[in-house]
Amino acid sequence: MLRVAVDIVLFGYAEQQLQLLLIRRKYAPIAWALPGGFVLDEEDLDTAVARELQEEAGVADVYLEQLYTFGAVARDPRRRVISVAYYGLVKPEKFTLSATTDSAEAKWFRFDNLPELAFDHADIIGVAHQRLRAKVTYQPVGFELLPDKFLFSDLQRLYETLLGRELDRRNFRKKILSFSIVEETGDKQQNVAHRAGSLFRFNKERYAEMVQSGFYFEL
Amino acid sequence: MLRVAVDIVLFGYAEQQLQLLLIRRKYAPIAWALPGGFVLDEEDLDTAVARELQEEAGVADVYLEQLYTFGAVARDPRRRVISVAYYGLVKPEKFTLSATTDSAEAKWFRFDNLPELAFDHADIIGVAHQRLRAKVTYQPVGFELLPDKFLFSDLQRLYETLLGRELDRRNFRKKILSFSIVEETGDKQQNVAHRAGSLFRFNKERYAEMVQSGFYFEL
DNA sequence: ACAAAAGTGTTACTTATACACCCATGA
DNA sequence: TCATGGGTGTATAAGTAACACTTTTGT
Repeated sequence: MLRVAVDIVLFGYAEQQLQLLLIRRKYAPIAWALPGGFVLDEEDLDTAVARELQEEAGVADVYLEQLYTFGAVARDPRRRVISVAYYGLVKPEKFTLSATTDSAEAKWFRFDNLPELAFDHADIIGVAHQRLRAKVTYQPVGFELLPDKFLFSDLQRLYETLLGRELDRRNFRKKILSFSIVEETGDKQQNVAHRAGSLFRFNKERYAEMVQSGFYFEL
Repeated sequence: MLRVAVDIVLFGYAEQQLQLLLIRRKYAPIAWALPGGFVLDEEDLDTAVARELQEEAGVADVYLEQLYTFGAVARDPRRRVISVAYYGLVKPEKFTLSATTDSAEAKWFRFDNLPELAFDHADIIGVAHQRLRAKVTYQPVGFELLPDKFLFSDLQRLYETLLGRELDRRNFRKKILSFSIVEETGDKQQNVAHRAGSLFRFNKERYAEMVQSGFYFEL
């Protein structure tokens, strides 16, 4: 009998690297996998996603978007499962991961160093990564990934990581400032063996506008 | 019990208007609806889409992309159905519609004059239309919608229809020609009460490259 | 004094926009 | 000859891309 599941690709950014949340499955196949699980008969897809993320990793209150639905007959060799995949961006430091119902463990992995994955989860992650890279060029991304206060160079490194190429410091600063989505907090970096950088924050109102209206970022 | 369906939003372009394919349902609720139906237990999503399009409208060999998965509990009031929606673009004159298994009738409607629709199909169409409009700005669209030979003004009218605003004739021509995706056939329009326009065709190879690499069209 | 990252402007080039007149044809 | 849509170029504005030196701070 055909069943429907959700799977969640949750990206984080820490140690200047893109990170991905995975869980260790308790039941066969015992392997690392995306958090997710079956959709209940009387539950919306969004609800199922939130519930599974809570149950399997102890993560709540995350903004997720639907990614794609994976429905190949053989994607789960045991029985037919159609999976609706979601993806989202978070600041890993905001969450304390906890293993619970169906997972032995939940853990952040560096995106460039993922373990073997169950089912077709590697494919799902590939699609999510592609989507994230596309999103970066037409919507501001960062608010969800960076801490409240950050250096301009942090933001630039994030973009460089996501886009996979280097950006010119002056042009990057000009472009971002021209959108008025970040503003100086007035604070500076402390105890560094070089000139202290200014700490910035996102302007939430402006940021929300930009997310809505689109953006066209190409550096 | 939870079931999975596919629904197909098929756009056409005829009489200088955007068109949409709908079917008249044979069973309750008797109403106009998107072609689509349940996914069989041993059938990929793509296969289900192709089968339903053939069964309900007699349409085959169409390129479709997955749009979004609609999973609200109450979207079908009778039982839980999660629907994976697809959308595509075709030239209506290439198909002869036929009613078959589950549909009393299949018919093209002008997009700006759609009937009442079953279930949440109006929502699905809304999402598809939004997606189509977005696609137009970053990928060439037209090959799928226009006949083999067409006037430059046909192409412009198509874009104007899709984007919902007027475009400058000279700038439009310059831009499109700069991509080398269309070329002159050498033929001209016949029997018109004004200067005959040149007929163009798409350069398929170049077009395929453009679809791949992206495009950024903004007039 | 040196190492390390922060901060800052200008110029050249490319791309987008705005705009108006003549041409060919059939009725 | 008139009505209709086809065809064409240029000037200006805006945006993007390339590029290097000085500042601050801790060791």
